Amino acid sequence: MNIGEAARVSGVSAKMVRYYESIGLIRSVTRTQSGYRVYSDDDVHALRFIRRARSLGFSVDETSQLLALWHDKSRASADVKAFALKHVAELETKIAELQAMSRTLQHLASHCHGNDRPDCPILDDLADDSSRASR
Amino acid sequence: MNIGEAARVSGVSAKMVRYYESIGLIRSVTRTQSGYRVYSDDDVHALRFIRRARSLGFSVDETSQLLALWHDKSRASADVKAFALKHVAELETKIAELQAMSRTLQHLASHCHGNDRPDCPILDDLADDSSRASR
DNA sequence: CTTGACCTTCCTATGATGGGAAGGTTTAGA
DNA sequence: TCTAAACCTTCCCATCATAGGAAGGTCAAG
Repeated sequence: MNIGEAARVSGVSAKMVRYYESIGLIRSVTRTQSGYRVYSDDDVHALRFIRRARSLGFSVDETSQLLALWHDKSRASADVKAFALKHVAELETKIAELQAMSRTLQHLASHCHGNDRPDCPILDDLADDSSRASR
Repeated sequence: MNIGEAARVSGVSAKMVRYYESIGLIRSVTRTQSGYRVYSDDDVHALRFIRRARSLGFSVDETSQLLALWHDKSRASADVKAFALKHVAELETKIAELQAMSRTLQHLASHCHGNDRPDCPILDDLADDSSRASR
C-alpha cells in the first residue's frame, strides 16, 4: 500500500512516516519502480505501535527503545516494566511541576478582587518575587 | 550595568536577555560607545517579572501580554484575574493529559509480572491497541 | 489524452534555550 | 605600558516533533 493509505490506517501522518524513516525509527521500506514507498501490514503495525507509544508520552528516542524491546523476543518483562515505570516517574515529576504552577496561580487569583479597580496581587507578585519569601 | 550583571541579578541568562530583546519582549536598551548594552534597575525589574511569569508556565507571548497589563495602570484587576485563570485552566488540561498517560501506564505495568520471562502486557498493549477497546 | 489525486524531495517554520566561533573591549595586575 | 583574563558583540547551529508548502513526477479514471 502507498504511504497515504498507510498513514490513514495507522493514524500517523504521511509527513511523520517519512520523518520516522529519515531518522531511522522505522526501516526504509521498498519502493515501486517510480519511487513510491510500499508498506506492508507489518509496517503499519509498527506505525501503530509508535503512535500508541507517542500518545503515552514516550519520546521518539524512548519509542525506539520500546520497539527494540518489542522485537527482542528474549527480553525479560522486568526490563519492559522498569522502562515503563521510569517513564511514569518522569510523568509524575512533570505533573507535580504543573500542579505547583497551577496552585500558585490559583492562590494569587483567589486574592485578586477581580473587579474594575487596577490593583492586583497577581501582577504584584510577578513584579516583586521577593514578596513570596517574606510573606 | 552590563548584560552579565543584569543576567546575574535577574536570573535570566545573558543569552535569553538578548533573545528577549530581539523578539521585542523587552525594549532595546541603550549602548555604550563600544556597543555594550547598559541596563537600569527598571530593566532588571522587568527581567525578573519575565522570569517569574515563565516559571509559572506562561509562554513568552503570554508573558508579553502580562507585561502590557503590568504597565497599563488603568487595567481592571478582573482582566488580570481572567488571564491568570485561563492559564490555570490550560495547566489543568495538561495535567489531566499527563495523568491519563501515567494512569494507563501504571495500569499496564501492574499487570506485568516483571520477571525474567519475555511475555509482557505492556508491549502487548502497544503492539495491539485494538485490545484496549475490546477488553 | 487530460485531470485530479496521488507521490517525491527539499526548504521553512514553530518555541525557548544553549553552545560555540570569531572578533572587539575593558580592567586589573606585573 | 603592556598583557592576560574576563568581559562583550554578532552570527550560525542544534535541539524536538510536527506541519506547511513549492516544484515536479506518477497513476488511474473518464
